[in-house]
Amino acid sequence: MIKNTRRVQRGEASLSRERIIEAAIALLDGAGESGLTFRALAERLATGAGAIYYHVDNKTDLLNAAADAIVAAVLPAPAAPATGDAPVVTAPDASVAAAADASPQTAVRAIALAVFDAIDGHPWLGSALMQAPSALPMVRILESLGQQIRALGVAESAQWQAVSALLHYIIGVAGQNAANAQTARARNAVRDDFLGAVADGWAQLDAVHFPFTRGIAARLRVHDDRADFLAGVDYILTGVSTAGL
Amino acid sequence: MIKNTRRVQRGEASLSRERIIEAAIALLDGAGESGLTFRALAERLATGAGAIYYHVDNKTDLLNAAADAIVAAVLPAPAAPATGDAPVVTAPDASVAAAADASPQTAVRAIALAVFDAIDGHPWLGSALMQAPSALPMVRILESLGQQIRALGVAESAQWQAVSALLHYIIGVAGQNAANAQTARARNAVRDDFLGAVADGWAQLDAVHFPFTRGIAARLRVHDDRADFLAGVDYILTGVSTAGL
DNA sequence: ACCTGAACACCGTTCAAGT
DNA sequence: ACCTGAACACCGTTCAAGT
Repeated sequence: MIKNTRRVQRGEASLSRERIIEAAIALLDGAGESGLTFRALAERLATGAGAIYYHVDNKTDLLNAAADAIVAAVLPAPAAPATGDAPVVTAPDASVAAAADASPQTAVRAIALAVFDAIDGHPWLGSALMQAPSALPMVRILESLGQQIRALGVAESAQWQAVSALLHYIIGVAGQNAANAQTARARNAVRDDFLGAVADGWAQLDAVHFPFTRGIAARLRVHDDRADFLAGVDYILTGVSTAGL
Repeated sequence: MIKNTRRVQRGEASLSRERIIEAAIALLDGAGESGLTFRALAERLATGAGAIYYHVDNKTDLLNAAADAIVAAVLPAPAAPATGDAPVVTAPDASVAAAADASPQTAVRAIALAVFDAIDGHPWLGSALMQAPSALPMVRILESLGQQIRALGVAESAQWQAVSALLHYIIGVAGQNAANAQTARARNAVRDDFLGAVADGWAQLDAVHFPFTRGIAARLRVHDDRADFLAGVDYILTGVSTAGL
């Protein structure tokens, strides 16, 4: 009687950090932030919960690794992969890399949009980046932006503030869009319907205390997240150029 | 034999939404985001966990109410308190209200700093605002900023994008500083020591792939969060003025 | 109407025991 | 070296039962 040891089967590799990260991303994409559980992960990987800890420090480590896999795939690698567990996800398209010979402003916009779109596709990434402002994925974005800010000719003494403002803005928008997506998901609503409901709430606010919010409610209903996001990037780029060169 | 019913004692009012929010803030300030627990809350209020649910929908509701109490106290009320549960916290100082007769730019900076300082004092507020981008506390900030953007003379068609960029930036920085504070707390380190460790890590990065980040590490060690934050606000204000008037 | 507190259905993490 | 899976110490939330 032939007994297959479970671990070595056709194609299915044994448990590894890489396979765990892959499964974590699948869980996060499929069921949102709350879908990532060591028990769900163990079931999907056909192993015990404890085994995962042999390859991963803890949940924070796992979430950071998942985030880094996405960010590394989406940003132009500075030259070559910097860490061992980078290419779990295949790069969707090389649009950012293609912008290498464009103006620094164009390149900054491309980086910003790459991050924005990545989070649009993986809302959990927004909270992950927000929670770990110093981890490797953030450093990747910082580095990409920084190289362009240098190319822009910003004085060295102003580079930190310029990059810092861009980075905080990009991650800030990302985090809030992620939160919106998460809230919409929790209510089993589509994002647009959810924002429509928010707009309804704003329109009904007290006219004496909230005149501006009431007036702007209609715009919330028809706004374009991506365009608004880019407008903010351009505000900052304009401000940086005016102040810093 | 005299038996005191526990509920009505000298000064100690019976359980109410207001007392619950007050206790929640104390817990959050004292022990961070993870310190807010229905069991800890019940103990502090000398009641059962279930009783709290009689006055509060769930944990999200409670967190939003706590956040709103702080934000409402810190921002200039548009005219008069808009909700019932506003003044749980007494306003620390009326610096923002005093800026009413200054220029719109100055007023925007004052609002931004008020939010920044509130989150500096209550790091959990950053994540709370980030998690609930449509709740009342955010609307308060939106309204305050919006009124100043109007006063600035921004064309109506551009007002949404201008306010949206400012709001996202302010809350984004807030959220990330909150995350830094939380991480530092989790490691039992002071914020500055934590950032110092991050800077050390940056300085040791691979020079080929991370030239910018390596170069900027020294600045991270000596930077001033508040000044950097304000620089970002000014970038956006400059951009808005250049593009929108 | 308001409160009690046990119970339910989960978590992340650890660890003795196996192979 | 790597994996198992029960156990531990928690969570938020519910709900029958009390006053």
